[in-house]
Amino acid sequence: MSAVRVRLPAVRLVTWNVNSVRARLERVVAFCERAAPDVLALQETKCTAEAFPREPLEALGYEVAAAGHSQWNGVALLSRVGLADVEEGFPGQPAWGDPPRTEARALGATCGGVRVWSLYVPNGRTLDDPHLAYKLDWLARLRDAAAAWRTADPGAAVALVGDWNIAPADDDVWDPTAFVGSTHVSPAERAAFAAVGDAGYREVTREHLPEPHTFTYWDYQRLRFARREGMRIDLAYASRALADRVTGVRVDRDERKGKGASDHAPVVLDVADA
DNA sequence: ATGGTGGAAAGTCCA
Repeated sequence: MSAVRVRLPAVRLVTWNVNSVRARLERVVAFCERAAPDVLALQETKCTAEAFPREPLEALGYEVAAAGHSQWNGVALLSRVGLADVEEGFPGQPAWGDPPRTEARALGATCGGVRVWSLYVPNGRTLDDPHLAYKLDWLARLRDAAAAWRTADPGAAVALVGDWNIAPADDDVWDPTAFVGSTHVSPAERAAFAAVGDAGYREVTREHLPEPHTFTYWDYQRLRFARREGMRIDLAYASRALADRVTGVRVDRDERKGKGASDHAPVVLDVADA
């Protein structure tokens, strides 16, 4: 007699700021065929849930959950290992705008035993813009929610993936002197990012890709990609139980090449079964 | 050179 034990499947989890899923649909389909993600967390889909192009992705075997507005933001989760308990927004997520509303920047679902959150952290714009205060508050509230998830189930596999709009270290930008006085690198933003880790998560892209100048984003302007002038801002926090199962991470730089690319590359995480 | 590119209620805003 052996005890019944539920095995968790291996999962290939990808996060990608796609910068409009409709403008990029052919690339998304091709990427899914090429990279074979089990779970694909998208950010900046730039469309409503109704306008989200479900059919071509469902035809590839994915279940689809999407949240969005007509024009900006927007997050989605595609999964072929189950998509349960979909949650729009995290508990305590701050609102923005006039009138204030909770933006489509966070979408959670349980996929293959992993609680996955597709996150699009507010940009911040400039250091003196109210949007930066919103960004810091958003991250502080996310930290609180993430801490509560760990407390509720310390052994849970939780992934907080997406576009964090923060370069945590100076080596995460091509030239720190070019960013003096800018957002994405300020001590306040970096502290807010680190605080999420302190709530019980490990940033697994850096664990597996420690090389300086491992970038995930390159501005469209000024030939930034060709000049290899990018930023590492697409990151993945994993709870300990999940982080211990990550066997590899890669940035799909090829996806940034050619006509019609997003300005972000997909980040691919391989998670072993358990 | 205050430029450049790209995507979205179509006129600007956002990144």
